[in-house]
Amino acid sequence: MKLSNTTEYALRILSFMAMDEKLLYTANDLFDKLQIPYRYLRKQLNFLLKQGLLVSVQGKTGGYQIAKSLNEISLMDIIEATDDTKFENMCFFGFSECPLTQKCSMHERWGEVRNSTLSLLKTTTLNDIKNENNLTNLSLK
Amino acid sequence: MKLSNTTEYALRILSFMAMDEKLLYTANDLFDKLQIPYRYLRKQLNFLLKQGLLVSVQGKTGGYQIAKSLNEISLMDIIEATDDTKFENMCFFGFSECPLTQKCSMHERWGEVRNSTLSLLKTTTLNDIKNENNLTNLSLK
DNA sequence: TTTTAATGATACCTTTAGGTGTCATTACTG
DNA sequence: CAGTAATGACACCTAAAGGTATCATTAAAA
Repeated sequence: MKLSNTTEYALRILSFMAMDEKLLYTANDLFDKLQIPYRYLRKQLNFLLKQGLLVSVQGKTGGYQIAKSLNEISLMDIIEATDDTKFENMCFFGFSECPLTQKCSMHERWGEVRNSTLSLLKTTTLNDIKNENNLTNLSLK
Repeated sequence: MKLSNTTEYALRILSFMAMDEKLLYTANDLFDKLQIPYRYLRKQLNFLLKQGLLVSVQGKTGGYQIAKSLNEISLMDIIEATDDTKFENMCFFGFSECPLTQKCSMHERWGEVRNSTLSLLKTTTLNDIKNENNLTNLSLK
C-alpha cells in the first residue's frame, strides 16, 4: 500500500532535479539533499540513465540531468520505470483475473479510488512539481 | 503501490468467510477457494487467530470462524492487522517528516487521493462485502 | 480406546529488495 | 601529462517477505 523505497527514491531524485532542470547535478549534490544511501543512489542514477529518464556527463565536471522536457515526464512514467507492477487492472484482493472477467465484491468501489489515484499520477508532470516546489525545505530536515 | 501478498490473503480469507459468517471453515475449505499456498494459509490463519480476527475450534470437526460481528470489522482493520505501515500521514516521497511539518510538492494532491482511499477502507466493513459477494465466482477461476 | 481429521507451534528454506564495496573509465585542471 | 573528481560496471552482502516441512495436540467417531 506504499510505493517501494526504490520508486520513492526515483521520485525524490527527479522531483528535486526538476527544480532547476538545466543544472547538472552530481551524485553528491543529490546525496546531501535526498536522504538516500550514497551507493544506492549511484546505482539508482545509473538505472534511471538506462531507462532514458536522465542523461549523464562523465569526467571531473560531470553530473546528471533530466533527459526530457519536464512536461513530458509524468509521475506515472517514473513509477513505471522503477516498479513492474501493473496498476491498470489491479484487483483489490490480488486475484489476477478479476478486472477483466468476473467482478469481485470490491470491484466497483476499489475501481473508483484506484482510478482517481492513477489519474493523479498520470496527469501530474515534473513541471507541476516544479511549480509547487518546497521540496528543498523538506529535504533539509 | 500494492498491498502485500500477506494482506491480500487476509482480505481474501475474511471476505470469503463473511459469506456465511456462522459457518466453521476448515483450512482445506479455504485452500480450495482462495488460491493461497496451503501451508502459508495455515500460518496465516493462526496469525489472524492471535490478532483476534478469527476464533478456532480444535479437533476433528474443527475449523475457523470470524471472531466479531461483520460490521465491526473494516477492511482497514484487516490491513492494519497484517501490515505495520502507517498510512495516516504517508508522504508521497516517503519522507518521514512531511505531513506534520513542512509540505512537499505533492502534499495537497496526494493527500486528497490518499484520504479517499483511506476513507473507503475504513468505512467498508465485512458486512458490506457480504452484501456484494460474487467472490465465489472469482475464486473459482 | 484407537483412528482420524482437524488445528497449534516452530524451525527452516528461498527469493528478492535494498544496500555495500571495489575498481575501471572519463575528462577537466593544475 | 599527472592528479583529481566525477560517472560506469559489477560483484557481493543482508534482512525481510513469502513459502515449506515436521511434529505435537485436540476431539469426534469408528
